[in-house]
Amino acid sequence: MNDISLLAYALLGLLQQEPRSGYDLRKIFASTPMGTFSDSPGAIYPALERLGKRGLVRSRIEETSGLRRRRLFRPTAAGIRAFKTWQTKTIVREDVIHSVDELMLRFSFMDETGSAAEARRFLKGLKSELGGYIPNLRRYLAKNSPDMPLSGRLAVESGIRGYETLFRWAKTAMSAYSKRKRRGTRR
Amino acid sequence: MNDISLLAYALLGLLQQEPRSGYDLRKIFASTPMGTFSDSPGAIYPALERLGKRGLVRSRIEETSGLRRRRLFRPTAAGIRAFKTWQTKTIVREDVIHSVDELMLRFSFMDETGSAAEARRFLKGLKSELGGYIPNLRRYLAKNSPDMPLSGRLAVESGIRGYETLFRWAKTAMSAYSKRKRRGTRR
DNA sequence: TATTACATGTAAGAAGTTACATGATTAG
DNA sequence: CTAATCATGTAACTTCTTACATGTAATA
Repeated sequence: MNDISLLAYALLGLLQQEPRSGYDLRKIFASTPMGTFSDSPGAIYPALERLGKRGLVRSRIEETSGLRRRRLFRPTAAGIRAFKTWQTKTIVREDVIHSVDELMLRFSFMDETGSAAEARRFLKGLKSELGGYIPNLRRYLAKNSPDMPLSGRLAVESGIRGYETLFRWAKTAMSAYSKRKRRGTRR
Repeated sequence: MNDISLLAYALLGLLQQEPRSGYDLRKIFASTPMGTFSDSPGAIYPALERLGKRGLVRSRIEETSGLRRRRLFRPTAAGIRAFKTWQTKTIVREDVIHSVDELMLRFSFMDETGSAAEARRFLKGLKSELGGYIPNLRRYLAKNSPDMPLSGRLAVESGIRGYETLFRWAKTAMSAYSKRKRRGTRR
């Protein structure tokens, strides 16, 4: 009942940056690294409609333009709350196994909708879960290697290396936040 | 009409290793790194049913067991053909942007259902597409960095590092196949 | 005797895909 | 005049999720 799709959270995050139309959002998905999301109108317009029905966004028709009417969306207070709740959830093992994309989406909006302390808490949690999970994968591979074909072993190795890279990234990200804190700068 | 879901391809690949029941397949998804797929009965049994209707797998009831009856599935000739066609498709830019998981699934069965030459061809294609795409991402980040918040920059950086890791993996995988070729060994 | 593991399935609903439909304005 | 870009939407279909339903055998 109260579950919101990943796409819907992405929309909610982007709308917190500035009010945008469905078309604006489609363009972002079509032309930036956020392009992991679908830019199809059949995904975006119904998703905005649903967010509206749940009271998480509201919209008004922009009238100034000479082109066809644009409908500009912005999050409501409830929408901002829902986003924040999602963004600051505790990271669990399940997240690193099945939802790394979701974790990165949460993090990518951290500066705009959260505090530096929340970013650091997020990175700490991520490091902790990865630190617990990676050895499991290594153990699995060591144990089952003899029975696996080369391609299977390599595929698992690829997954592990991806997690290791993420772990190292979390460390550098953490130190970037520490540096910023010491210098007291923004951006 | 003739599109087959990723889950269905995973099932088809596993059934080529040996005949298995729906429950066997669920256990694999529940307890191995293939666990990125859902182990829910509501996903697997209907998927097997669909594969059956399309003539890609056939099943028979195993009678020897004392437990509740098991239905064992195995791919048909058409199923093996469909899998192979999918597995050896040319890798395009779109694949590295939206379907890295699918690429790894294709590769993971390469030794069992394809030849070493196909594995090498796959890795060559992957390297080539990544080699073309990664600089795009780097350029995007360099250009847009000034306007992005720290968390946004770091999120993009994480994605790039993931692709770079995959690129390095493809090189080591390639050399693993070269080594095996020289030695003439298997496994 | 109660729980766990084995084992297969269905039903309702959510959300995405592809394809289609519509319409205005500007650039060539 | 034609194509491209801006802009919003709908409909049919597919597939997955969650939850329920059923039943057997072994184990604690």
